[in-house]
Amino acid sequence: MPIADARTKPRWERRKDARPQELLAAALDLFVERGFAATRLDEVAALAGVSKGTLYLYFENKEELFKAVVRENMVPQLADAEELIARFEGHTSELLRTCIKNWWARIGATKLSGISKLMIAESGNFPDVARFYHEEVVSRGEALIRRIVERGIALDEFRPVDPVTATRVIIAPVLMLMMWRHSLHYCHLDPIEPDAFLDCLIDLLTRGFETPAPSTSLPE
Amino acid sequence: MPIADARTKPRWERRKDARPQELLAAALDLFVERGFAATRLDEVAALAGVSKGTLYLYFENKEELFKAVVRENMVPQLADAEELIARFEGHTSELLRTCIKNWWARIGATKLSGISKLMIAESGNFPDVARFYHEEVVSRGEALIRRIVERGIALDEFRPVDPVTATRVIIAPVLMLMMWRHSLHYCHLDPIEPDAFLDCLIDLLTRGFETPAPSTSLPE
Amino acid sequence: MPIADARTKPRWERRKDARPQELLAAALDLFVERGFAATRLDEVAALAGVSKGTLYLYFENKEELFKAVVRENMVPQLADAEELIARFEGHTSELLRTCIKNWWARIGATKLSGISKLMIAESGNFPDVARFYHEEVVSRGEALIRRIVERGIALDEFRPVDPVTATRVIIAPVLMLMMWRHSLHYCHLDPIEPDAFLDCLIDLLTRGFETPAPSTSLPE
Amino acid sequence: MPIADARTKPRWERRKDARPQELLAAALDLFVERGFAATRLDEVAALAGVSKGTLYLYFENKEELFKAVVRENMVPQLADAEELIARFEGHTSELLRTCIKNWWARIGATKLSGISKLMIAESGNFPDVARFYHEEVVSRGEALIRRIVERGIALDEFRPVDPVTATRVIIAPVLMLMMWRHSLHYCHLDPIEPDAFLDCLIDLLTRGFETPAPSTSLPE
DNA sequence: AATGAATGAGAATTCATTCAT
DNA sequence: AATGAATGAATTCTCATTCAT
Repeated sequence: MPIADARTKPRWERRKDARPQELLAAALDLFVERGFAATRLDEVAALAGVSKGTLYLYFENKEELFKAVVRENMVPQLADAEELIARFEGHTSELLRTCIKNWWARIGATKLSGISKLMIAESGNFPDVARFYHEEVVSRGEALIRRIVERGIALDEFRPVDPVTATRVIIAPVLMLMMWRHSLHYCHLDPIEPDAFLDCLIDLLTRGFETPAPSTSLPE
Repeated sequence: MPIADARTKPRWERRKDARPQELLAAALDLFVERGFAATRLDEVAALAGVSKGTLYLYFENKEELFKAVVRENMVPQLADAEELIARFEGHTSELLRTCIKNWWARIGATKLSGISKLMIAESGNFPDVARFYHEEVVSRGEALIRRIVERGIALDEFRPVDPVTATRVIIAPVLMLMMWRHSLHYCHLDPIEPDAFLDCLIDLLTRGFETPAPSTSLPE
Repeated sequence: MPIADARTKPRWERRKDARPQELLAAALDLFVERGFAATRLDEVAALAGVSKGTLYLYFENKEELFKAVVRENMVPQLADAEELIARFEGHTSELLRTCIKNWWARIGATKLSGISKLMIAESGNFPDVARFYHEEVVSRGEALIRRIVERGIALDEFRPVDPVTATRVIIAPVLMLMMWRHSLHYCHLDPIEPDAFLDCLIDLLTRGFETPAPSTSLPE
Repeated sequence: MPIADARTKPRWERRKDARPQELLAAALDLFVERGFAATRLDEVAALAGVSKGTLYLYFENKEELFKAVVRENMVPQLADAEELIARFEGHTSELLRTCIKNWWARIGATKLSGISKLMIAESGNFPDVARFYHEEVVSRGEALIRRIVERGIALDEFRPVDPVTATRVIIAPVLMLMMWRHSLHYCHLDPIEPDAFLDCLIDLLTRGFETPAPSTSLPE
């Protein structure tokens, strides 16, 4: 665990504006890796290159830091996706592929994916944060995908399926892929290739949702 | 100090053998709900109906308890599945369906599903347990499913896909469903129905893997 | 500050019943001498001959310990005094003398006098304890003395004075004497002699409250 | 960075000299209300309207601030009283009344009364300040009152009493009245009226010290 | 085997003090 | 002179672990 003591700087440095972000980034890393309880604030501070006390200038206590980590890293991406869906023209399979790929590029492949792991691991300990997360992220995210499924069905590009359930079946493997990224023990032998995984998934979804070729019965 | 041969004890006192199991069960519940660090041994003992000291008669320390929890709850189911696959006759889609359903019935729907969440959450803190878990469970589990996929391809019942990747795409949603069971915040509105989820998933996999209908080219 | 490490005992000793009292006694000493904030729980524990952690088996936190110290040491003495007043027969001056002497013997001269100093010093920091103390001790104590004054007036043994104010004038010097006992810096030269102080006070009160000799002016 | 000669500053900026006084006043308020340890320098600075750092321009550290608070608020009044006593002509009871009333008007009713409470509360933590305070204030104050008592006895206006003890009996209730002013919890119902208290006290002292009417035995 | 009082190392949190600006 | 961000020593509080009974 290399603690970045990148300081040949003066004993301290005045940079009130950058600090919170640096601390949040450090906290995200450690919370994701170790969980809430096992993360020591000393380490967060050290990783951010400040002293323990400094942390308390910006966050009232450990729990507030945790909440801030969740809060700060969540919202922005959803709006873009919502817009994309609204504007998209083309086959719904294509839309689904684009969305999944975007999701991965913008969240799954970044540190933000850690938040998901964090919420799965800690939701039992922080019911209010969990509720908040569910409302602001999970619900909106599900609605997003559900709209795609509904569009597919409406345009007769997808078989008629239960959109709520189908949505979750779509989401689950992507989420799981995000979680795996933070379960390092998997890296041995045969590491998971996100792109291969997603291509396979998308392929599966495309075929699985496509309307049965009507031509088969036509010839007669 | 009454000297008592254990075999002469009345029935209600022969808890000796049951104790470790009760403790492991209690520990599983709490570790899954709260994580390793946030679980207090007081509570584990209380939930098992014994005193804190008693715990140390059976487990050297907290970490050993954790390892025991993982160890005790993993192995047994895999052998059955391995045998099922070896013996199965019929369409591979049917085999896949059976296996997934069994998996859910025997693991996903039980407390054992908590182990998966636990390993995802704590693998960073217990690399050796993670490695052990990976070897004993993950690898064997993946191999199991992979054999099905390979069988499907070999029998020309499945499209030719990369078995390793396809395996993970199959596993991921089931695992995620297991995790969700332990993230209570989901329970609001619209709870996830495991059976509907799995049926939808199996349907998708069946269609997604099925060999392209050769009939389409027949008419000529 | 000799910390009584009177332990040639085993590493610890099981005596659940005595512990709270020992801890309260130690806490009283230190709170009185240093005040709430300046008292360290380590020291309280050390003075009671136990470890820091043991304190928390009996008191939830520092503030609860403080409250317990105040609560435990106050109430019992008042009941006795109330009864004495009710039964007393004789001149009210004599009753007043007896009460003051008793007060000193049972409280002023003991460790309990420290509570008064404590409440004066800390009432600003613990409004709720202050309120509690006021209701349970101050009010009852004032009522006690006031009843004496009223009796004196009723029996024409005391001049008619405002009982409420007179009561406080009686109480104040005794309280102050109690406070001085805990302001060690006074001990230099000329230490205060509680008995001489109280005798002088009682003498003063006796003469000051006595009904003016009516005979002097009558003869003419 | 505008370079400004302090002497060219507009009137409202020449706070330089006032600063220490403002800080001392703020510190007095908080030390009295909360005690030394529970007073945070942040709050002192905030109450004085400056930043924490500024405090250190005027006082080396918290303890020096405390000492300065005590030092600055003690001395001045005693000289006047000493002179008053030297010059006074009239009955000693009158002198005593005047002195007590002055004492209250000039000290008891002002913030200075807080110093007494502070010294009672903190003398254990600051033995040297206590000694200093004792020598400069307590001793001189006692001497002052003692001189009155001695004058009364010498002029045959007071009964012969032990002047040292009598002095303390006089002082104690006034001091206690000062302390009560800073123990807010008393304010409920029935607040103490300083003037009524002092009148009652003075009345008591006057009668209590007066020489027994020699006339009683004269009638013949 | 079981208990639970006692321990003490370790983590969170506070706040007097410093010092670059 | 004034500021206030940064520091870290000191203190409260927690909880895994021990061990006499």
